[in-house]
Amino acid sequence: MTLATMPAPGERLPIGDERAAVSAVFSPLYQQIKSLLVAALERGEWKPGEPIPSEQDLAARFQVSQGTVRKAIDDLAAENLLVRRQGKGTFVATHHEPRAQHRFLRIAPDDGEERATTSRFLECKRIKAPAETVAQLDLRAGDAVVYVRRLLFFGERPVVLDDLWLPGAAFKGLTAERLAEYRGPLYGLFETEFGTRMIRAEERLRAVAAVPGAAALLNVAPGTPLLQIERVSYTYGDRPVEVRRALGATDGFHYRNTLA
Amino acid sequence: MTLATMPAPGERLPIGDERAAVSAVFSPLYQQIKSLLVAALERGEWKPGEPIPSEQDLAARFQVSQGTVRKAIDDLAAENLLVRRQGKGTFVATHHEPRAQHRFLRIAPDDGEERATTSRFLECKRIKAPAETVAQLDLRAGDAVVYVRRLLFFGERPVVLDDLWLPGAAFKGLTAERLAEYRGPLYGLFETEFGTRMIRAEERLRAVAAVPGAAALLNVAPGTPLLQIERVSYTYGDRPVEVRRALGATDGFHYRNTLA
DNA sequence: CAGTGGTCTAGACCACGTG
DNA sequence: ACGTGGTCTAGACCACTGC
Repeated sequence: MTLATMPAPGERLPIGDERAAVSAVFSPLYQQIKSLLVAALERGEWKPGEPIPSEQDLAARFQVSQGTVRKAIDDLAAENLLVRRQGKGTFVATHHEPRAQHRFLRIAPDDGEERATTSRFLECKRIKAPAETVAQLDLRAGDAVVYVRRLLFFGERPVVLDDLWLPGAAFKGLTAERLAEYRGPLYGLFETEFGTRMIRAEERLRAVAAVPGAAALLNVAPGTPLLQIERVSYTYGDRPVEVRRALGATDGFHYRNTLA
Repeated sequence: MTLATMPAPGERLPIGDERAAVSAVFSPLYQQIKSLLVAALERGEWKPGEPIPSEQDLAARFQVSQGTVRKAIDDLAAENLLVRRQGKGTFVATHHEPRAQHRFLRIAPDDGEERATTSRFLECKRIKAPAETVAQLDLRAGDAVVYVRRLLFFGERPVVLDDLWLPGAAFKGLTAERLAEYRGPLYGLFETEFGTRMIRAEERLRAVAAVPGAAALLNVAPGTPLLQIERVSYTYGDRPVEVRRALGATDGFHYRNTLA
């Protein structure tokens, strides 16, 4: 029986009580199961890329029918926290997949050609969080943040200049060396090395004139219109974990979006 | 029995054959039901804002279980073609709801205050479709399109200059007078008066410098960076029904987007 | 072949809106 | 009280994956 073999780590209560502990809250069963699954994801019971237990096992663990577990997982798959693979199982979503990158990197070349993107990191330092960032990241005045500046290339062409502010506590070991060595998407690094999984972001886009510094890096004339993207990223429980400001050159490139 | 009372208009076959007609195609039952529902929506069997038959009635009509109909409707609700309302029924989505407007008007004031938006129509004429538009709207060379130019105000402030190209055939009676009289979202007009329901759009965003004409209308200096939004809208079956190019002033306003 | 998610069914009961 | 969608269950069978 899988029941006895799968106690939730950190849960001292027998299985039956894992459910009893939340069933006092009035809400549909499958939503309670959803919360339990998110909590398990959050505490790292299953790591990004790994499979979660089968629907049958989870049904046994939570003492509900398989159909109820299925509905909970359906929701989480729709929210991109989990990925179903027929015949194989259900997996924790990860940023180390082309699929996730496509969702969060919205700048693309006009001709639609796939181009290799590479990062050049220009700066990485710990600073006292600016007042605005304190508010956006739910920090306390005086808290530290890690500030990163990077230039994103499509092929040989510099296209996006990113400035990032990350909570100092969660990103303690993030250094310029670490960034320079790393290959792959930044969110993949955050997820693997810092246990911080970004799942959602809110953006505000504007057109702005290039200031001299940015213009030089992006290889455009000062004053050139650039696409400015202000992003706040969130992890489980809608906790903000990153503030990012991007400046993108949009001659030959564009920001793609689907309204549905 | 509702079976006999609900023949699909335009379907001469008895009910059983409505399903048999498609069941030759191999695909899950609920997807076939989905297609049948979309086809019914497309031919206007139920109009925007109206309720569709209950799940029980549809199950009887298509000779499947209620659970299968439910799954088909779940999908269509997720795609925003239908709207479920507990206790009341399931309704055909319409652009005459604040909800739909929020989905397709992504420019918003920075302070988050709700502001009344009004349109001023500057132009409306039939022209021969430009070559690019021919391709985007799947027309034939020489086909006519209706060209519309309008200025969108937030309160007293002109914020977005829109240029629209619509297929001439479907929008035959669209005139400047018609537009001037109308109150409400453009897509609402298209849906109600021209039987063309927009359900999805693809956009490409860029930063561009304001040309003198646009600058004057938007009350900014020539050369000011503007947000340019190129949109192609689609109706049922992914048929393109509108090309739109917007130029937005982004001082005090922004384009909001959620990545999830 | 066994195990996984995917589909389909049938039936019970609940929550909500309306008369 | 009735009809709607919403939840939950139980069980059967299918489709895909990997051993």
